[in-house]
This record gives sequence, structure tokens and C-alpha cells, in this order.
Amino acid sequence: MEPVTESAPVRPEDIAALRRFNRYFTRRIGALDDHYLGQDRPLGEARLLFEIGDGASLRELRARLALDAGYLSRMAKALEAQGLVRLTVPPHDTRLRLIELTAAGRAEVEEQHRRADALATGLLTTLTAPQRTELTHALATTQRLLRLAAITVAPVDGAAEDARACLDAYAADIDARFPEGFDKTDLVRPEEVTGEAGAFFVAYEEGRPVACGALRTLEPGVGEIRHVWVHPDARRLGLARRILTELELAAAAHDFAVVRLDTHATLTEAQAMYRACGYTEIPAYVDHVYASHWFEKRLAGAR
Amino acid sequence: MEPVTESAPVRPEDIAALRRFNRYFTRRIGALDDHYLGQDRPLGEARLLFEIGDGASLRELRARLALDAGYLSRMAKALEAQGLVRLTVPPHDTRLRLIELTAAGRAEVEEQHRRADALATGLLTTLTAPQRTELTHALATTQRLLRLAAITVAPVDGAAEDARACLDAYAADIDARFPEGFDKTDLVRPEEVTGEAGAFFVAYEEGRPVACGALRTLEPGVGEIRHVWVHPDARRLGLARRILTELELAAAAHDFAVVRLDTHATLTEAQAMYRACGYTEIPAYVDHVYASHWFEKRLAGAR
DNA sequence: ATATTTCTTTGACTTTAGTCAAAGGAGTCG
DNA sequence: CGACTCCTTTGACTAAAGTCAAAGAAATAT
Repeated sequence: MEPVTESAPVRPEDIAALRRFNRYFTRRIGALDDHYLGQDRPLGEARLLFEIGDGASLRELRARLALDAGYLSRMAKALEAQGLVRLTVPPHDTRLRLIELTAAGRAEVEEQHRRADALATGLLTTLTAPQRTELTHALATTQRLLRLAAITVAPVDGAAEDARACLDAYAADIDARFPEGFDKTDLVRPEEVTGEAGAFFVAYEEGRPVACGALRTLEPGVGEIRHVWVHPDARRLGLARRILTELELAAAAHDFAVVRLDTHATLTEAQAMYRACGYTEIPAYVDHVYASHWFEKRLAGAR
Repeated sequence: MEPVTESAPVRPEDIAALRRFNRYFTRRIGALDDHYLGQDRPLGEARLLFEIGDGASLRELRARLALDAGYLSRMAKALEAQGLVRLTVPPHDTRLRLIELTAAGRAEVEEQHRRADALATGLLTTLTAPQRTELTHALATTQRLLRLAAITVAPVDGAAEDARACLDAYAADIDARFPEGFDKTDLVRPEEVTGEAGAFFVAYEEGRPVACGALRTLEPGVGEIRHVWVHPDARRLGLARRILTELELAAAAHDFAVVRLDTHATLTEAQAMYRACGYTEIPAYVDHVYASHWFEKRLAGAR
């Protein structure tokens, strides 16, 4: 299966705007940043130092920064020789190396932060207070949409690791949020969301699953949307809506004429979203302890 | 003399927003771009190729890209050996080298453009049409404010080269725009905008003068603001307003209780700006052929 | 016309960044 | 226990990026 999203052709002016911005930004700001941040230190080392944070294993850093093992090993050694980091062997797995900042290393990172702050401050001082606020809003919007754009939604098997991870997180979320708790046996079973029976989608941001949604057969011709969940870090991006769209497309492809779903009374934003997406409230079609509102949408595109 | 702008302290949340964005953008988008753009070619060469455009001298490129002379010379030779550029000697100064793209070089640059377009398109396809529009607006706002933030306004001598360049551009602008034309002898004389008599400000973007404004003594205690001009490429950023603010601060520092200015009937945006900045329309205080509206502002901060 | 400056080229380097493969010690799984 | 996998280290490279200084040819300033 491939992604099922269909979308309008991208307008040239939007492409041009993005490219113009990209060019301006990398030339003017990004370059500055790298230059000031590194100062005396090679950029690679500076970046590594920065990424260590409160300690990490070389293995993690290698994955995160996409570095060659040998290259990283040597950089770590170089930083150790400069007294900026400490390399230790974790007792639970002596193959690994933990790397953490020494006091000197922490001072260096803080100096990096100070410089970056000074750079940002220098830029902002020339703006008036309302302009700064406007900029902050525009940056937030830009970042939100770029993040959303970089997230891909793909159909996955309900039994796949990513799917289970999302469902577990979903269950834990619900369980923590509602006094009724959440009974894990109430989750969809993999076979309910596979092939003819239904569908399961996972959204990925930089390779990590950050949202999911399930579609299963409620009765012939009627689908049920369940477990629409978004990782806390990825909320307020408009991701739930995208998952919903995918699920509806899948529902149409499964020849469902109608999809239904239920939601909890306290999730008012979710309810607002469903309404905005064309759902109408209906009487209870099923009884879950944690459900208190039921919605339905008639699908136009069923074949 | 130093810049006279006084401004509110920068709020930490604005600094944080800018840094967060910077980090996200350079990591996610900027990096991608470089990687795809270069492809088989060293990044340095790819960038150089891109910057040549419709031809340039090595001297220009050296300044623009901040490259070492030797390094650039060698890269140019490498590109020439690959048949992508042609190096010629301009007749008017045989020390210089002009570099221009050959057909093959142009094809290569176009390929770069295509790849960058494809990259941008790929990002944008996952967004809905309204989201794309929203992104484009947010990008435009961000870029406008970042540009504005990166522009510095400095007092310069009225006889300085940059000042004269701005005034010449101003005069040419007016001359082209109004049927009455513009008589250059009507420009302020350097001594009118120096020291006790007045002030002259030039705004710089990446080292180039992009706007100016003059303050001169009209009569004791009364200043006159003249020649507020913004380069066509730097309009709609809010730069005129910034120049105006600088001029008013200078006027206050010169103990002017009042500043006046005149403007042409057709410059309705300018008039709106003056009104928004606290100017009120007054009867003619002087007669320039091209003036048809006169404004005045009483300054609070005169010492 | 002479001195000074400007611009490019060349030689001789160094540093940074990165790759690849071999090797060896530690876990893990059957 | 043995095979296999994982993680790091080390050696041996290469390519890219960049620096510095000397030198030569042309323009420009005095």
C-alpha cells in the first residue's frame, strides 16, 4: 500500500516563497549562527558538544547526528583530551560508552548559548516591541506548518511495532486522563484494521511515530474511526485532522457509506474538530465507559 | 557618533522563539537543501556556480561569498576545466576576470533549480491549499521582519559617499516620478545636515545603503525633515518609519521643539505614515514645486 | 615617472570532514 | 557453548575547505 492522500497541485508562488525564504534564511541567519557558535572549535565538535546535553551514549549520538562510528569515536576522544567531556562505561552493557559534559564542557556549552542569545538579541533590538511580537507569531506559524509538512502519514499493519507503540501511548494517555481509566482489551485488534476489515495509519516525524488512527468495520457498510491519537510534542499542528482525512479516504476505499466515532465529554477541541470536518452528533451506537458523544459522517466518495 | 535608537529590552520569549526556529530550520531544511543541491559536486563549487548568475567578476564573487582569493581562483579554474564556465578579461581593466556560465553551466544551474523546486514541492504537497497559503504569508512576514531587523541605521556625514549615493537615487526617483521633475540644487547641502545644524542618516542592509533621511534647521527651534527615501528593493519593510524615528530622536537631541516636512500629493502612503506617526497637516511653510502637503509634529522629548 | 594599490595566480600548507574495513571485546539467542 | 550481532576503536585513507604569503601584471594616485 502507498499513501492515499490526494492533493491539489502545488502553486508555483508557494514554491517560490519557500525557496526565497530558504535562501535568505540560510545565507543570512544560519551561516551567522554556525560561525559564531563554533568560534575556535571545529563545527563538528561544537555540534557534538551541544548535543550531549545531560549525557548520552555514543550510540545515541551516532544515530541522532548520523555520524560515522569512527569519526564520532575520534571526536569524543578529542573532546575528552580537551577536558570537556568524560567517557564512562555503563555497567549494564560494557560495550557502550556514555559521554557527559565536565564542568568545563558545561561552561563551554553555556558560552555557546550565551553567544546564540546575544546574536538573537542583537537582531531583535532594532525591532519595535509590536514587530517582535509579530515576528514571534510568524516564526511559530512557519515552524508549525513546516513541521506538519515534514510529517508523513503511512498505512501500517496493526500489529507492527510502531502501531503498538502508538496504541500503548494512546491507552496510557486515556488511562491517565480519565477517572474511568482505560481497559487495554478495548483497543482494536490487529486483524480488525487490516485488509478488507479496516486500516491503520501512523504519522512519522523524522522517523518517529507521532500520531495514529484506526478504522475498523462496525457493521456492513459502516466504518468506525478509533484511537485517533497525537503525541504530546506534536499537538496543535493540525495532525489529527490529517489522520482523520486519511482514515476517511481509506473508509471510502473500503466502500463504507458512513463512518462513526465516539469521544469523551471533556475533549471539547476534538469535538469541535469533528464538527468542523463534517461530522454530526448522533445517539450512542455503542457503549464505552469513557465515551459520551457519538458522531457520524456520510462519505461522498464511496465507490 | 553612535546610533541613537533607544528600545525596550528584548523579551526572553522572543529570543527563545527565534532560536528555536533557527535551530529547527537549519537542522531540518537548510541541511537538506545543501545536500540535494550539491549532489556530485563539492558544495563550494555548487554555490559558486549558483552565484555567478548572468556573469560577474571574481572580485564581486569574492566579496559576496567572502572567499579567499586563492581558493576562489582555483575553484573558478576547476569549473572552467569542467566546461561549466568561461573566464574572460574585461577590456576596461585587465586585472579583473569575468566569469560567466557556458551552456553546460547554465544547464547545471537549471538542474539545481529543478532539484530545489522538487524539494520544496515535496514539502508542500502534504499541506492543504489553505495551509500552503498560510505558510507563504508567514514566510513573507518572517522574512520581512528579519530583513528589517538586520538593517542598521547610522548617522553619516552629509558629504559621505553613501549619503550622496542615496540623495542621487532620491533625486532620480523624484525626477522620474513627477512631471515637475526635480532640481538637484534643491537637495540639502552637507553643511546643513552636520553637527549643530542637522543630521543625516543612512540605513544599511548587508553593507549597502538602502535608505536615508535628512534633518536640517528650518528656523531656530524648528527642524525640517527632508529626503526620506527608501531603495525600491527595501520598500514595504517599515524602513521609512524607522528613519523617521531616528530623525525625530536627532531633532529632540538638537533641541528642536517642532519638526516639519512636506510631501507630494500622490504619495498617499507617505502621508498616511506621517499621520500615523503623530504628524498633523499644516499650511505651506515653504514653497517647493513638488510639495503639496505640509506636516508638523511637536516633539515631546526636547531637552 | 614613480610609488602605491588592486586583483589574480601559484605554491605550499593545514585543518576539517568524512569513509571504509579490520579487529576485538561484550552481549544475546538458540 | 558457540554462533551471531552489537558497539567501539584503530589504521589508513581521501576529498574538501580554507589559509598564507609571494609574485606579477595592471591600474591609480602623487
